[in-house]
This record gives sequence, structure tokens and C-alpha cells, in this order.
Amino acid sequence: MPISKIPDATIKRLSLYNKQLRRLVDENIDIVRSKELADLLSLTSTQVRKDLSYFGKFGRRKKGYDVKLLLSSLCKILGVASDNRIALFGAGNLGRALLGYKGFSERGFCIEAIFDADPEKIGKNFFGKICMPVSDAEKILGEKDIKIAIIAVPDDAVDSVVDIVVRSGVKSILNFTPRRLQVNNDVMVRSVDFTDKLEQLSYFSRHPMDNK
Amino acid sequence: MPISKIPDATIKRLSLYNKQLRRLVDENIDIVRSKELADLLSLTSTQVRKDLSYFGKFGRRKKGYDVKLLLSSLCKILGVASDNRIALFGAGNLGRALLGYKGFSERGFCIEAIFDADPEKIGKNFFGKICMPVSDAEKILGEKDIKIAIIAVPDDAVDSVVDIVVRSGVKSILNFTPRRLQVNNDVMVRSVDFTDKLEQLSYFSRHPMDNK
DNA sequence: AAGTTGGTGTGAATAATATCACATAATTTT
DNA sequence: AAAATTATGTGATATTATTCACACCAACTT
Repeated sequence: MPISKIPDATIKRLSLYNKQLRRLVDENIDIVRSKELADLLSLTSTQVRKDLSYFGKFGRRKKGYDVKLLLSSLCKILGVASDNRIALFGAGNLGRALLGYKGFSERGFCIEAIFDADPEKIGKNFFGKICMPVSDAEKILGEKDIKIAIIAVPDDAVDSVVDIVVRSGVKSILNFTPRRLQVNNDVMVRSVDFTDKLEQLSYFSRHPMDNK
Repeated sequence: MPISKIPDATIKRLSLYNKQLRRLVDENIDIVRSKELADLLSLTSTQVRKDLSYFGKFGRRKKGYDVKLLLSSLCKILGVASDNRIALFGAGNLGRALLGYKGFSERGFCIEAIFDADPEKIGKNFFGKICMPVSDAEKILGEKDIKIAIIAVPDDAVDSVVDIVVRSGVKSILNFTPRRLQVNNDVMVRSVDFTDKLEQLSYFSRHPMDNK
């Protein structure tokens, strides 16, 4: 089964399934049917089954899916272990909020290092982590074998930080700046822009709502 | 031209165009060709033209697009004025980071009111705004005619806050919690989940990269 | 002023994604 | 133990989104 044929849209939904399954585990629910999972996520049962079918057969006819089993399978597929180490660049308002965000650790991601350019911040302790100078990043990322970086620096620092991050061998970047990152196509970037989403909301609030 | 026939994917790209055009204005660039705009956003020129064509004709043959004119047209389409008022629910780490986030005001969004359930926080000043009790929300949202809410409250408070928000007549919600919001389909929700994106990065970092 | 160039705008073709329809297989019912 | 039920897994189909191919036109060129 050529992995590259898996639809992009399916990959994006995998983390939704993953998240919902965690919730079901918390609720001590052992079995879930595709229809139930779909309803919880506003999808169709067919879509859920089709998505999963790209990776194998996880269900039991007539019964549904063993929640824990499916969750652990999805974790394996997504490569989500309990030790996904991340480096954070930028200890401003946003960066510090991300540091304090419990959702990361709950799902196996751990911010292992913080970097900032501001000498004021170097050496300071944020949520138990010491902020380090960006110039140390290359060395430390190598030492700690960190493969994912979060970028939450001011606009004008983006290029130089991305440069360092990529030089350090990072292949995955979560970008919180509104800038589009210029990287080779062996580096995967996912961007989060809050304002984009607000604009979309703004659009829909002004146009006759076709339900969705 | 039935507005409801416009692809969802196009709407999502409108704010990318909007953002890039703002940047071009800052750089004193007056004219942009679809190819240039496309390259800046890693799209194709055809896609840019097609997207715009759903809304009208904005370009000049052989010349390209007048940056300011196109920007103002897009703003009109998106309904982005300079006075999009927002209410923020939740003054925790994330909420406060959003308050300090300059990207909002730069693009015409303004957080007009902050609500929190924690008595400790009520009355406190965050970035020039006084935090108010959630119980006041319905009154104040009506008074200030706020139509967009950002939800950044703890997981267990989500349901009650969403309830109040919807009762107050808000039709657009930007959701920062990992929970899927249960609302009528006349309320539009856009969700931001950082961890989802990290998981996607994790997936791609573990599978043979087909360029993208 | 006729010809050429270089861009937009758009119907038609293709590709990607979601849905349908049903074969299949466990489980329960009779 | 055969029949009925119910949920999965999947090829075929429908829908949605992207790309192609080119008509068209405004600005340059000669």
C-alpha cells in the first residue's frame, strides 16, 4: 500500500480521530462505532471508515472499533510517541502561552528548549525551562535530537531563525508568524494564523449562510 | 452570481491574498501580477485568477492588479472593516497572549471586551482592557454589538461559555479549545488546535516525503 | 496603424476528495 | 443451526477543486 497515495485530507483528519479517541478513553468507553465517531466530529461514518482503511483493518464487524487499540494504532501511524521533543523559538507573549499550554504534554509533545534573541530573557526561567540564546540553538538541537520547532518570533526575526532551525536539521516547523516561510521542500511547515480564521468568520457572517 | 457556489477552498485563500496584499502595500508596490502573487503564496497563477473571478474582474489585461484596489475589494468581500469588534472569553495564558497579539489590530480586528470566570481576574486590567465576569457577557455583547467571540477557556467551562455566547447573538466563534463545539448551524465555528498541527508534522516527518 | 506581446478571465479537462451501494463477516435471534 | 441483523471495508460513482488551454484585449513595437 503506497503510503504516498493517502489523501492529504485524510492525514489532517487523523489527528481529529486521535484527539476524540483520547477523550473516549478518558470516559472509559471501550468500543466505538464509525457512526458514533463520525457524529462526534461532524463527519460521515463512511468517511471515517475510508480514512482508516488506508492504513489497515482496525474494526470488528458488527461490533465497531476497540477504542484503545485504534488509538494506539493511530498514534503509531502519526508517529506520536510520548516523547516528541520540540524547540520553541520566541519567548514573547505567544511563546510563553504555548509553554504553559497543557494540550501539548497531554498528547505527547514536550517543549525541551526555549530560545530568544532578547538578552533580557536569556537565562530566565519560563515554566521550568531556561531561556537560551538563539546562537546556541544549533548545538542544543543536535544534542537533544530535536526534530520539530515552533516559531513564535517577531516578524523581522523570522528569516534568520528559520535559517538556524533548518541548519540544525529540523524537518518540521510549526509557524505562528503571519509570514510564509521559505524553505526547501524537504522541510514541512504548518502555519497557524489566527487572523486568517477571523477573516473567514467575517466573510461567512456577511454572506447568506449555506449551512455547513 | 450565486455566492453560495463559491468553493470553500477559495474563501480560505482570500485571507491569504488579503494578507499578502497588505505586505505589498507596505513595500510600496502598486501593481502585482497573478503569477507574482501566486509565487509569494506557493500557489499557481491560474488559481489566483480563478479565485478572484468568482467575485468579479479586478485586473487589467497585460498589466496585472492594482494592489490597493484589489486589497480594498477583498476587504469588502471578506467584510473586513477597521472595526471588527471581538469579545474574548478566558484571560488565561493563551487569552492574554491573544490580547497582546498585534496581528489582530493590524488587520482590523479589535478585542473590545474580556470575560473570565475567575473572581481573581475580574476587574484586572489586561493590555488596557478590564476583565469582566462572564455573567455580564450577554448584556455587554448586546450593547457593543459584538458579533465575533474568541473562546480560550479551560475545557470544562466550554459548554457553558458557548451557551452564553450563542444566546448573546454571536454568529461567529473562533475556538481555541480542543473541544468540538456543539452549536446550531447558523453559528460558524473555526477552530485552532496547535496539537493537531504538530501531529500532522509528526506524521510527515516519519513518512517518505512526497514533496508538497 | 498594423503586428506582436503578455497579461487577464474562463469554459473544458483533469485530479482529488467524498459519498454511495453493497459484498462480507461477525453476532444475535428464532 | 439456519435466518436475520448490523457494522465493517471497499469498488464504483458523484462531487468538488485544480489545472489546462485559449479567447480576448490593452499596451508596446516597428
